[in-house]
This record gives sequence, C-alpha cells and structure tokens, in this order.
Amino acid sequence: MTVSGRPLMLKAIIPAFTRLSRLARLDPVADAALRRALVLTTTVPPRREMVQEGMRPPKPRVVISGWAARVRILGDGRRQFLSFILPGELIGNCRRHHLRAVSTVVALTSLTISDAPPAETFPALAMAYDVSAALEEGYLLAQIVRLGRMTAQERIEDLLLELHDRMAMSGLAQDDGFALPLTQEMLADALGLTPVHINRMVQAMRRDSGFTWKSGHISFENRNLLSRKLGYTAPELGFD
Amino acid sequence: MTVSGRPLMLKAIIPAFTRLSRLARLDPVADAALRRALVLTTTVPPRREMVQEGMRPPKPRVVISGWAARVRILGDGRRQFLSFILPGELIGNCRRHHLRAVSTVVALTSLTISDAPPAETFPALAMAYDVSAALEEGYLLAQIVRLGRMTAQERIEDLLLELHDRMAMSGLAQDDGFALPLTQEMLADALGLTPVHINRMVQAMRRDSGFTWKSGHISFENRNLLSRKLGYTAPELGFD
DNA sequence: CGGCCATTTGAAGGAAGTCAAGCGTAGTGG
DNA sequence: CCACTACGCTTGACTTCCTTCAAATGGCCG
Repeated sequence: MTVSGRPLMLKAIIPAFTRLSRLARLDPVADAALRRALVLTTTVPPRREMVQEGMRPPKPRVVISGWAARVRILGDGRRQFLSFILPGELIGNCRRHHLRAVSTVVALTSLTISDAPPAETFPALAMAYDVSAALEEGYLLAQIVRLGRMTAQERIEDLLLELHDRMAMSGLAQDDGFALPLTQEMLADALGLTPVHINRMVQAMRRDSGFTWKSGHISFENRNLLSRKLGYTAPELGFD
Repeated sequence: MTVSGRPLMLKAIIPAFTRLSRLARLDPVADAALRRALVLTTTVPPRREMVQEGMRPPKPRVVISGWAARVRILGDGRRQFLSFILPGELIGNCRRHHLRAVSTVVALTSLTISDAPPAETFPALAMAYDVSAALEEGYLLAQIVRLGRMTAQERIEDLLLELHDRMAMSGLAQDDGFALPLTQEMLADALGLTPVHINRMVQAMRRDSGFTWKSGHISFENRNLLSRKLGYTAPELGFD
C-alpha cells in the first residue's frame, strides 16, 4: 500500500506460511513454493485503513505479521469491530467478487502483508482459502453470540480463548498464553463495550478470573477450566 | 423431514421462485425449469429443529413459505438467533461441505421447504447460490453491528428495515410494510434483549416512532425517513 | 368454559455507560 | 537532562438502560 514490495527474511514469514500450509495440507514441494511466494511483502502503518467500505476492493492479501480488524462505523462515530485479522489470515478472501467492499479493514498494529498467491496459479491453496473462509464465518457467528447473550466478563474471556486458538494455528501461541497487541479501547470496539468498562472488568478478573494480562501478554492460569466454564468450543476446522 | 414430498400448486412456490430467479437472472427456459424443480415440497411444524449444531448437515433446501432461524444455545439456556431464514432463502447453502453443522436451524412457523436444485444439474443457479451466500454474510455483519453498538430501539428498527428489504426480494412485501410472523420473544432472541424489554420498546415506538405492528403486520409510516435516521443501507446485492 | 400462550404492566435491582479527573510512561525537542 | 506532550490506563461519582421477578390481562382454540 505505501511501501513497494521488498523481500523479507524467510524466517519472518513463518507464521503466515505455517497456517496456510496446515490448512492446505501441502506436500513438501508445494510447501517450498509457498514460502517463496510469500517473501515479497509490504508494510502498513497502524491506523491506516487498507480497505474502505463501499470502495472497490483490492486484491486478496495474507497477513505476515501484525493485527488488523474489519470495522464498521455508524453515522455518529460509534465503532464496531466485526472481526480481527491475525497473522496467517487473509484480507479480502471473498468467494465471489464483490463490486464493493462490505467492510472497512484497518491496521491495528504495524502490519506486514503479502499478496495472496492466486488459487489459479497455486491450486494447492484453494483448500486453504476455502477452509479459511469457513473459519472466518465461524468467527462471525461466535461474535454474534458474544455480543447478544454474554456478559462483559464472558465476552472478554470467550474472545481471548478464540484468539488464543487462532494464534496457535500459526504457531504464535504458547500452551498457556499469547501476545495480545491490543489496547483496551480496541477490545471495547470488538466487544461492544466502553473502554472504561473493559478496564474495570479486566481489573476484577485479574483477581478472581483465570488469566492475567501484563505488558501485552495473556497468560491463562487454567485454560481447560476456563473454556469449560464458558462452554467454549474451538473453531471448527471444517475438513471433510 | 416429517412428511414425504408432495407437489404444491405452482402459485404457492412463487416467492421462492421469484427470489432465486432474480438472483440468477434466469432466462425464460431456465425459469420454467426452476418452477418445476421447486414443486415437490415437504412441510415442517413450528419449533422443529431441522438441523442441529454438531450433527452431520442435511442437503441444502429452499424455503418455500414460512420463517426459520439459525440459533445457538448456551449451556445455561440463553438463546441467540444468528440470522433469520425467509421465503426464497436457503438452508445449508455452504460453499464448502462442513463435516458438522455450525448452527442449529429451527422452524419459527409452519414451514414448507424444497430440495435446492443442485448447481451441477442446474448451472444457472450457481450464481443465485453465490449471491445468496454473499447476502447471508452481509446479514451477519449487520447483526454484529446491531448487537454491539445499537440501542434496543435502533436494533428493532434496523432489523425491521432489513427484513422488509429481504421480503421484498421474493415479492412478499408492500412498499410500506410486510407480514412479520414473529413473537416478541423471537425478536428478543434475535436482538439480544429480553421479551419484556422488547415489549416496552415496541409500546413506546407505537407512539413516537416510524412504524406500527398490529396483528402480525409491520407498516412503516415513512420508510425513507426511518432508514435515513438509522443510516441504514440496503444489503448489497454484490453483482459484478 | 377452561387452558394455553403471547402480551402487558409494575416495582426493584443490576450491569454497563457517561463524564471528568488523575496517573504512568514513552517519546520529543529545547 | 529535563520539561512538555501524547497516549493509554485507572479511578470515582452519577446516570441510564436493560433485566429480573411476579402477576395480570387478553386472545384463541379445543
């Protein structure tokens, strides 16, 4: 978007590569080709709107590093995040080509992206893109239940569990935690709450709940216990 | 699911036919074939769960008449509707075949359905199914914004506008209203509120807001005014 | 008529929002 | 090196919106 493509160290693309390769169940040959295809990257500064609702959508991309969000903004300024986009996940991975983007996409952190290798020239990835789209729909459904029927505390816990699973798919999580590069305000925009209330709940949960959040890192004390308490189930992979 | 297929009068399938034919932009020949394909129907009683989350999903269907909803239920009984399924719309229209259904589908009224003519044997419909899936995703996004950032009154108004548009797509709406076969409790489950509060808001809106709801029928006093007030935009058709 | 279900109403309580001010820390520039 | 700034986090007091619980009303159908 701003910076013209430049090659990255192979090591840096590992998260994105890991997720796609797993979803596509790539053989070693395709696997090596994918690594090469992801090396040419672009960087995007935080807060930049990469796609704007109603505009002509750009080509699909893969996030190499950093977080983005799909967002809608109401006339009076109220903001709602529709979903997060994490390393290894796709931007604009629409089955059909829309004439206009259905949501704005904004970089939440400094972001490194790469063009998504087209499925036509990279057939092994068709499955990864399909599964990725199915997962994305699952995240939307989970988001609806969070916003409609969960308390503030449950929303936070449920979202953190989901994000943990998603980070694990690209190898970016530990068993009991992950790096969360969000401000409390961003969490509020995702969970339909105010930053003030997010703060109060996080405070309270530091005491009695099952995780801690310090300097951008989430640690679960007992992940199983927490997910059982919430009835949380991992996003369905959807293989058939 | 209960009753074996039986042919319906041609007239009865018109709503479903109208919507699909429009979305697929059918020529007269395909058009006539579609009518024939939809005539063999099945009926489902209200409250019956036609698809259950986690079970093997059945074949795709078209709703001929009646309303259904996709729903998720939390461990303690809290219910959240993910989306409504209206006449002419599809049940289980997944691009990829999931191993398990990602949500339960329940009949809200007595329901008449028909097998969705497979796109392989009915190529003209592929586009209709694509557009239908894209619209469905748009409804999910709108639902997220409603639940996350709108007040009770706005949620009701916004949903009614959307449902009006959707009913219009199968020719089942008037310019200024449509038949709404929902109870206040169902509305509550869709909007993340309690039935009691839905009731109070509807009361209040009978007085000062832009619509009336009497004996299962919604009438907008000034639809344009209402949609401008909400910043409501019609679901994107997504043609390209 | 009686039973069932949806709607309606009241009173009280709780969850989350609003407004406003005070901290803490990292970055910047004189 | 130290104001000065900017931004995110924290806290308090108060308000609003929505829920909860309970009971009453009304319509519809057997």
